[in-house]
Amino acid sequence: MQRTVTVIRGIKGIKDITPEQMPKWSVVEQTAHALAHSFGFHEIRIPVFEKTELYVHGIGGATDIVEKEMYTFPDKDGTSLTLRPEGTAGVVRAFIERGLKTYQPSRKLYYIGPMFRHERPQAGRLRQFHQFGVEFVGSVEPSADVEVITLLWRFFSALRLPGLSLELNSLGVLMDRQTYKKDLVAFLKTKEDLLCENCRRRVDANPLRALDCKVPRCREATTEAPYLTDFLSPSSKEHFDRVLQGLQALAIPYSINPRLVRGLDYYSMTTFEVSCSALGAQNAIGAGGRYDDLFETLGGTPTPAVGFAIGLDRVILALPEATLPAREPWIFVASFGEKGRPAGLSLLDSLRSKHVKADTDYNASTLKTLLRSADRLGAPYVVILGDDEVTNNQVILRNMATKEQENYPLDVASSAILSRLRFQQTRRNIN
RNA sequence: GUGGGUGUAGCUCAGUUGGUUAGAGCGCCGGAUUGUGGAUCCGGAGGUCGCGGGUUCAAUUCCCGUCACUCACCCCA
Repeated sequence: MQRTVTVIRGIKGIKDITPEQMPKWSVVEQTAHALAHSFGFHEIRIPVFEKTELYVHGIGGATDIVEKEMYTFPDKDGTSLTLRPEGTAGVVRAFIERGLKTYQPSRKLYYIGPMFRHERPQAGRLRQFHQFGVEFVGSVEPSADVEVITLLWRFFSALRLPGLSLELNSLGVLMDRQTYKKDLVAFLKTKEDLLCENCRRRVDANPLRALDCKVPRCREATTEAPYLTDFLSPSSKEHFDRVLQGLQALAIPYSINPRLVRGLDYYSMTTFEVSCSALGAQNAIGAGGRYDDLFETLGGTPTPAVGFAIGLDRVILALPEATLPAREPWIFVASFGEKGRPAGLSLLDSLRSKHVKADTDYNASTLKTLLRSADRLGAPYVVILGDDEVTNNQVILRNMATKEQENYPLDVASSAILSRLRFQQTRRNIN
């Protein structure tokens, strides 16, 4: 018989998170939840797909994301739908749809979930990736910017990520950018023959991006380009200064990068990005900024807001082993024989009902194979329960590391084991 | 979308100027040890050499194509 069915593989750039990787994800997600809560943010779960127009209008039609990276498909009735490439547009849509006023307590929202972009995969870049993002809605105060950036920074600190740096810039308000753009374009035109092909196109399409180009010759050509920060209106400038002061007061280290330009159209005023030197080329690990015009763009009443998004897959890549918590103790039940087996099954159930993690291996039937299973599963304790034990109304509790064994009466075994584990636990905590 | 690298056992990789039954380590299964795991020793199973075509008496090896994985560019988290 020849096997003709081909194995169905997963989709390119879309990965499983295996049980081995889950402890890291749990730590990261729990940290996100706990920290967001402590800052007064409320979780929101928005759909993973929306009408395509939401992203086109929200993110900007000329951005790479909208132009070539979206998973877009027609619904049965022809409506164009898109898997969300980022979270902010969806949150803002939900916010507007529900009405800001009746949504009072949740002016500070956060989300965790998968995003989708059709890019060529590489280290730290997937087609389905995961973001933790927050949106602080309804405040123009620089303190709101500071709070969001603080949360961003504290999140990475809590996870002890190495090699972090925070960069800030201010894009000013639309007016500032318009006057600046004129100057910048004029400057770029004088250097046009020095720029790369890409940047030459950018001069007209999106001149700000030319400053962000990584081609060395372009960097050189634009070293004397006018700085956007010099074109900020007095109020924009003051806002930025107060953000910087706020960060200094909280001892959050940053540097100002006048070339920092975000890839989404909706940003204004403060923008920021955290990169991690422990990663490869894709080292932007979290970024965000203010987007005071987005609500209006999406048909809502003008509402200021500031937020960030963190790439959790990249966080996982940079996460040091030391951040993982100690494993909880648990019991492997090694029961065998005609009488031992059923006694073991009820002991398993009894332990579990007392919230003691307990497991066994139904495929192993001899003490030898059971112990080997326990060893492979990394069980710290094994309960040995054979026919002899049942006859004598006892169980053996074996410490796998020390090989010490203790006997307990079978009929009270689960509670005896529970208190034994508690004793071990508290002793460990004291030490 | 563009470029580079790599596809040989479950995993990490060797592989002879192209030549008979393609190897190692780790892992897995069994035994030494029929109520005590890890260690040691002994034995065993497991491979369309990514796929398709070409050159050749002969291809894992050379050529072409293709697919997959991967890194980088672009861009982004």
